[in-house]
Amino acid sequence: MKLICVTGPTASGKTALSIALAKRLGGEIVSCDSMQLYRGMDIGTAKPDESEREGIPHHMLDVANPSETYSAARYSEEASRCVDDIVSRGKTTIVVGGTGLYLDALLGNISFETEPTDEETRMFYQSFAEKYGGGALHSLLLAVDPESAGKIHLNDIKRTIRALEVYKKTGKTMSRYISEAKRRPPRYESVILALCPEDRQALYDRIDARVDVMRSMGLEQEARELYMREDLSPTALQAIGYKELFSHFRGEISLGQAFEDIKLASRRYAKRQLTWFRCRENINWILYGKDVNFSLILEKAGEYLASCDIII
RNA sequence: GGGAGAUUUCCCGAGAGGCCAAAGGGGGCAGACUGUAAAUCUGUUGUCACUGACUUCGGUGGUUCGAAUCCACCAUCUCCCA
Repeated sequence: MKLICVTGPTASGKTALSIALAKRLGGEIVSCDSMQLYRGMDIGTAKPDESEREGIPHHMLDVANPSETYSAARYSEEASRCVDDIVSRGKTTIVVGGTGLYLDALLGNISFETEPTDEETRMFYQSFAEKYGGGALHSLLLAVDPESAGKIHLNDIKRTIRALEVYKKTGKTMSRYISEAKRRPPRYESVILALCPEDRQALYDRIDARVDVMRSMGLEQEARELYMREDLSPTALQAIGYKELFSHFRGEISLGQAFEDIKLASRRYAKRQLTWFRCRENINWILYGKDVNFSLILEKAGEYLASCDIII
């Protein structure tokens, strides 16, 4: 049974479509969202609440405390366990979310056999970069893994460090891990549906409107509760909708400015998501105009699925 | 009514006679992405017949071989004394 994946930029309507599909297919949903998996981060991540879920079982939501660092590798492991469980029960799996890397990780296009991160090694290279510059760090990589070095920009210190770290810990180059992973077949067969308004401005308008809704739903209060904890992991701390409000709580910007920043960050995020998904060839795009109704989207989704022998 | 200052490319903002299509930042657009990915990084951003040409720096006119930069007047805005 193929996995049905529903993706697309933020605020494009993934949740609604996924639930409609799940209802029709008697399926279960596996979230593929790097922030919705945190407990206590509900409004700002647009996590569907109980009534929105309409009784459909959802997995990979609320699986980590905001104090925990999360990663694509961990997601790959935990989410695949959910999928296997659903499959073993003979149900259809619908993967929903906009975190492209996590989706690749789940579908098996990426290998995480590489060593986990090692803080000590990272600190070493980080301070090396600070002392001698990103260029010097990069040439370190060039010496051991020229292929990766060729693909990683000199200023991209994070990626340079990771590539160096992998080599130092395993003796094997990052580029070799990648090419090996590419040779393997994907872990799951899948059909990928991507939603997006065909007009960019319409997408941005949707995002702005949704942020306004989040505000009226009490995002500020939710963010304040997280702010009080003071133990947020670096991953949770990155979440759009929270970090801007934290900045306001610290007295750096006004409340109004914080919400403007949230809108802007969300729009920029949506654009990056589009860049990630646009170059993929196995994605079925469901583009819709400003006047769409949901049944039209559902109908289009049904057509794509039917071409893969999935009848909704 | 009198005095001081401002007006720059989508926005903020540098510029102070040629090296200015004009620094820098923001935003936009595009791209990359293998253990922080809602993160991180990169390119591009006046027009065109694009290694060159053309039109820009509130408006008009002037000085000069040459002006975003100097002068005059006009317009708008800010501030100060009334």
